[in-house]
Amino acid sequence: MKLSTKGHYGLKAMFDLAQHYGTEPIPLKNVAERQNLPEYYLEQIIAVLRKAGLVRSVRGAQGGYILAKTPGEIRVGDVIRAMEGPIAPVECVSELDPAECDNADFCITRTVWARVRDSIVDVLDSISLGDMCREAKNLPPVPGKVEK
Amino acid sequence: MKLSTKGHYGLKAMFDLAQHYGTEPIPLKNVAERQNLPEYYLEQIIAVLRKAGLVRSVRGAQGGYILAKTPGEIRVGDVIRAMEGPIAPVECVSELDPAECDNADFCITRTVWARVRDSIVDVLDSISLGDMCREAKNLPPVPGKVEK
DNA sequence: AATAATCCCGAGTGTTTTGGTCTGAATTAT
DNA sequence: ATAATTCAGACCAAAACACTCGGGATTATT
Repeated sequence: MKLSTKGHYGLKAMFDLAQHYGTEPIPLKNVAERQNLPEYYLEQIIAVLRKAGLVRSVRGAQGGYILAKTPGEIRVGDVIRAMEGPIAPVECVSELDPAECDNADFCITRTVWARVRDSIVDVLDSISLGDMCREAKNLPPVPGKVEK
Repeated sequence: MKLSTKGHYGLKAMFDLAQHYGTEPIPLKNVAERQNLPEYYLEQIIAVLRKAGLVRSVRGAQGGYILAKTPGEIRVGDVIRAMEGPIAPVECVSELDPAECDNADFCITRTVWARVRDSIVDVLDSISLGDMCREAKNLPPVPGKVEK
């Protein structure tokens, strides 16, 4: 039941972009530093996000990435689906192409997984990047880390 | 966000045993046939379940496996935890040993994953094998394939 | 025009996980 | 004794994972 780093890092990156939404394009290097992600790897990840239409890129010096929509319009689920494909704990209850269960038990197990899938989807689609930014502001000033 | 076949098959096997609870020990071969699972592989899987104390084995001819508790006392979550380890979409929100997030953002992303984890746990722990058996009985006798 | 900062694309790579198979031994009902 | 089982473990191929890297294209700045 693990997410791959793609989804994990992808969300971190999107969150970072959301926190800087409305300013200039953010170079990937900055995102990588702030979020503590391997830069070269992040390049691959952002490419997927771009192809999914979630971010726009600006090439050349002073270039970088910006969200393609407002933070409020991008749901966590959108990011995860882009990075990991349709949400599905098991193939046979995939959001899109539910691979057919071969004969056998008429899959009571399947209904279990469908419920799990739905509960995941509910959470992921109920949270936007905007929500995350808002929550970030309400966070108490973390100990061991001085603000400037 | 995928379950491995271990969890998937493991639950199918446990469900099969639940449906035969209260009779003689069920040989693995039967389970494999009914649930359409690779027999040798299933051997590995059931070994994990046994070590987790979820099934008991009876060796020798006419041997097999039986649930270690009543179907009503075994939750789906117990099976999945046995097969897949602590439930956690990402390490840093693992049910047991939450690996520490390295510095950086004070992980708003993390709170997202915690919510996902909780919603998964809620579902998995709210369903017992007994529930599944009950549901199985209410199911129409299923013809070849209907739907849509 | 030159430079430097960026994005872009795709190939390459070592490690781990997955999803099994198989052999052979131990146990036990018949 | 035989056959049906569980049990332990070795073995394996293929895929996925998590990167790394090289080289090109684009563009702001000087």
